[in-house]
Amino acid sequence: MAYRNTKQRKDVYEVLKGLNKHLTADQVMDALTESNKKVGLATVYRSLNHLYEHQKIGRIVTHGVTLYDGNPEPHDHLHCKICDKFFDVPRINNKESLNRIQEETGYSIDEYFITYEGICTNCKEK
Amino acid sequence: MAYRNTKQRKDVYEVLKGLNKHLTADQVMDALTESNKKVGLATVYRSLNHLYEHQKIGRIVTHGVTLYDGNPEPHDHLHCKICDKFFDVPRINNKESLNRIQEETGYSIDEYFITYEGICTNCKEK
DNA sequence: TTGTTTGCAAAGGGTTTGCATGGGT
DNA sequence: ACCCATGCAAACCCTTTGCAAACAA
Repeated sequence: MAYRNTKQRKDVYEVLKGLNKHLTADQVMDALTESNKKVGLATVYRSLNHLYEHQKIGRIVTHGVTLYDGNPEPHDHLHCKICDKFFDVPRINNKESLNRIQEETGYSIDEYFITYEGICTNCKEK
Repeated sequence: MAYRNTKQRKDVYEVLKGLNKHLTADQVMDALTESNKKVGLATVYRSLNHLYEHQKIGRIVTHGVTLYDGNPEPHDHLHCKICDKFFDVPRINNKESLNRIQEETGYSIDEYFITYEGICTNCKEK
């Protein structure tokens, strides 16, 4: 089970670490290319999966797109239906609702993900 | 934008209507085949998208798969990490939070989807 | 050395699209 | 008759995989 700290894995992690954004695997790839770091796309995917499985990064799946996240703090997303981009949305804390749902349904809830559908500030201006 | 009520569209809808389950497009296809209804797979996809866009059915987009849902009423979902199935969760309306987010961020929010991660009642018993 | 990881390209799966034909209204 | 919907297959997108070479430990 021992894993190796390879240059590529570090490079992939560096892209996400401390970044307050969520990136697709493709965007991670682009960031690496721009920094003149040569990493194969398959390796980017493998590294992201590896890092996620070892809980170094977060992962969020929305609308068929997988977003990777160097910052583990919970937050939600707005999907803009005009420009098709995703934006961070602060998380509203409503423990009461969560408790109520668990009581009503009998399910155990560990976490949740919210995707808002709407229009971002930039597209609203146009 | 007038649309037509074709035999195929009706057949696809019949599969999901009143069904208390979430099906993939492929499973809908299988159900049609078993009922001796001949519909092309592309038409199944197009019908599902059409029905979803006209708010006749619901939809869950997850990692890799899209699930369709005969229940068009807004509701949320629990994804059970044990049995990997999805279950309906009643929606708790929190207009205040929604308004607050819109004010804080400047985004316009039309709707939202929540996916809870946890364990369903059935798996908890084991 | 040893077993993990890489890179490339090819395969994979789920979904969409192009185009000619069919069929509601 | 109009023109939206269908069927088929090919195209598509994102992600994973097979395999030989490279490389941490």
